[in-house]
Parts: sequence; structure tokens; C-alpha cells
Amino acid sequence: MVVEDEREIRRFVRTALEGEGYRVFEADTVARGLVEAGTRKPELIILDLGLPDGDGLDLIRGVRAWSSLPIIVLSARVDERDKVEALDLGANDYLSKPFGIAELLARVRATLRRQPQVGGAETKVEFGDVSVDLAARRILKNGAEVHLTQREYRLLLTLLNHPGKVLTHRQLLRDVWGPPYVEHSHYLRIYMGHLRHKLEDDPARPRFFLTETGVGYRFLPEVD
Amino acid sequence: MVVEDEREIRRFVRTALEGEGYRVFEADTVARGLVEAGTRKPELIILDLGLPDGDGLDLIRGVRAWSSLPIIVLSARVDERDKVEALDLGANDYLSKPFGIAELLARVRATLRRQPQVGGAETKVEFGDVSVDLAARRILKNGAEVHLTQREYRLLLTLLNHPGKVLTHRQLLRDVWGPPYVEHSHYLRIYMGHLRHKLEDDPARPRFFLTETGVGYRFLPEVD
DNA sequence: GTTACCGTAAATAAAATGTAAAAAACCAAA
DNA sequence: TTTGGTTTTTTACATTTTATTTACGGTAAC
Repeated sequence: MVVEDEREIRRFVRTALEGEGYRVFEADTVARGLVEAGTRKPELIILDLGLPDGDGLDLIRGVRAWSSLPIIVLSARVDERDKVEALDLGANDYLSKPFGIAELLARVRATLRRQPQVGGAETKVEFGDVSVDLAARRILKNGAEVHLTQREYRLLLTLLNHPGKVLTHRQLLRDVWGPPYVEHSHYLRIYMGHLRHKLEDDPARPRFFLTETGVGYRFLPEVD
Repeated sequence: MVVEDEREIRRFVRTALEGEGYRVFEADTVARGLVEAGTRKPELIILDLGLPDGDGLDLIRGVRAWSSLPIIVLSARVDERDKVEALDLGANDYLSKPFGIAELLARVRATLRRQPQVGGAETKVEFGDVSVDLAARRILKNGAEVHLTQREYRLLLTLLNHPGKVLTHRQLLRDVWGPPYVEHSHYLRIYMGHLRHKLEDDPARPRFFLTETGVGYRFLPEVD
């Protein structure tokens, strides 16, 4: 959440954060900031001290009363006493204006990094009794490790990235083997066979990796 | 612990810290800093980047290999990229010179405040009949001490830091040998061989240090 | 039933990995 | 500075794994 009264800076920071994949809430006063912090429960607050309706330090006090969520302070004030006060009130970091956006982002990362259990996006896909852990590049079927080769894995990924959609032969070949191979559709037959063998219960009657005759293949995720 | 080559600044910082009741160790080079960090186990490191015997960033890397103890960087460099790099390597905070001593102390307080109490960190990893004591840099297999060279140890640490995950050749080479070596993947084969030889029961059929052909290697911790 | 498309199984080629050992670089003690 | 021991890098080659090719049987639509 960004608490800042100057619209330009707010937009500037928001854009940068969203570019990194964060979702951003905004507030432009202390009062609003306190309310939003309580309702939205942001993972981190970026706070400008110079707000129209009161001292930004009050926001730190208010938030710290019930939460230890990270607060990074931005401020035009350069006096050392201001920094000391904000930090001692519970701010995690203090950045003097003008600041570089790259530094701000680095400090956001550094702060979130040591915040327990935040940020770890779920990188797991499951279907049937198969579980694919994208981050670890690990595939389990019935809890047992399944080994996939490079090509097999890339093919699986491509299919998983478009659940339910039909991918044409050319699309798959371009993604997995590269543009020069778009005509070698028999590669696909072989490797789809491998995937089915390793991941389907009955490779001859596939449940997840379906053939679309004359067109391509499709990954059908589980439907409950 | 203060790692700083200029004696005056060192004394200055030391005096200020001791005035607050902290006990202070000193080091004036990267090499010494790494050794002292390992033996003294400080609660926090204040690190000047401009050291005579190498890049202070290497100290961050070295310490982060086995510990998440707070590191506050001091630096005369003002370029934003330096800040970003240090923070992304794992530094907790970054202060540009000249800095005020009150601010430094406030940042020390702020950093220590959110450190999850001393002593708790798990400095031991076990798998099979091997036990790795990160803090003491000591490896036992079946109770017997196993000697690892510097590189072997760093490679082991890197793998241990990402249990279950596949680490690509490039990642491992960058972490252990440094960026210029990302292409020398045969180093990995040799050193993975060493690790297996020293730590696996059957080096030819590894249980913990697995090959992911075409991708990299993976440390698979014990599963019960 | 013909035809175009699909699936499987092998054999072969290519790429990646493992191991041993020599050479070079490094380091600390004499 | 030399020297002996250790570690890292280089070199060479065997082995394993993966990708590609080749071959053939099956199937569904027309």
C-alpha cells in the first residue's frame, strides 16, 4: 500500500510496483491510510511522511499498535532526527527524497524477503494423482517421483500453460523444439506418448492429454 | 561486528556502539571478516564495501551461505546499482557515506528489533548418516569428520540452501565460482563427483545429490 | 477399402555426464 | 626464497542419458 499525497509520485511508485507483479492500494491521508491498512491488510506499506492531514509518524504508531507489517518511509525531510524517530517508532526503512526507483524496489524486496512466509507464490499444478512443482521442477505421481527429460518437461509445461485449450502441432513444436521444427509433427506423437506413459493411468485411454485429430493436442485439467 | 579498513571510522563506530551497550568485534579485510563472522557469531555485521583485499559483496555472499544474520552496509559509493546489488545479495540495509552516527544506531536498533531472537537459527542439516553444522563448518558422516575443500563446501551449501529444488548449472556456477564461470559446467561434474564420493554411501548411485540431465543438480533431502 | 493421420517400439546418433589423473596454482612453514 | 602439501584447473576418455531416425501396426473418416 502506498500512502502519499502527491498524485504524481503515487502513480510513479504504483506503476513501478505493478511492473514487478505487486498489487497496489493507495491512500493519500493519514486517516485513510489507517483505515485502508486495517481493511486491506497489505503486506507492506510505503509511507510518505509529509501528509496533509497530520504527521505520517502517527500512521506508524497507529499501525504498530496492532501489526508488525513492514513500513518503508519516504520523506523529503533530511534531518537525522526525523529518521531516527521514524525508525524508533517501528519503521523498517527510511528513504530520503529524491530516491531512485530501483533502490526503492530493492528495499521492498529486501524487506519482504525477511518477512516470514510472504511472497512464495504457489507454483504447483495438480491433476489426477499427479502433482507438478514448477519451482522445484519436480513431478510426483501418487507421491512417487517421476523423471521427465528436458523435452518432455518443456512439452508438459507448454501444455500446462494453456489448460483446456487446443494447441496446434505447429505451436507446440515451435515452443518446445523451436521454429525450424514446426513440420516435424511425428516428434510430438513420440513425446506425447512419453508423457502419457509416465503420467496417465491408462496411456491408451488418456484422461488429461487429449488428441485433437488433425489439429493438435490439449491438456484437460481435472474437473470436479 | 564492524568490518572496515579505515581505523578512524572503525574506532568511531565502535565507540558509538559500545556507548549503547553493545559488544564489538572488528575486522579490516574481507578474509578476516569471513573468519571472524564464523567464529565470533556476531548478532549483526556493519560492513564497509571498500575493503583492501576484495569486494565487500563477497563477504555478504560468504556469510549468507550459512547465516541470515543482519548485515548493514556502509559505502562511499552512491551509485544506485551498487545499492541494489548489495540489497539483493542479502544485505539488510545500506547507508551511504557520509552518514550520521545517530542514524546508524537507529538502523541498528531497527534491524535487531525484528531479528527473531538469538540462537534459534537452525545451523544443522542432516541427511542419511551425514550431519552438516553450518555454524561450525563441520561435516560428519557416521560420526566421522569429513574434510571438504572450500569449493566443495560452498557447492554443498548452495545445494543445501535449496532443498528439493533443481539448481541449474549456471546458478550453481555463479554462486560457487562467480559470474565469469557460468559456462564451465565441467567443474560441476568434477566437484559433484567429489561431494558424492565423500558424502554418499554409493557415489555411483547417489541418493541425495541427483543429476537432472541437461538442467542441473538437486539436493533431495531425506523423506520419511 | 483407401487414405491420411496417429501411436508404439525399436535402432542409431548425438549430447551430456562421470571418473581418473596429470599439470598448474596456491599457501603456509622452514 | 624454497619447499612440500593441498587445492584447483586442465586434459583425456569411458559411460550414461537423451534426442532423432527408422520402421511398422493401428484407426477413424470418407
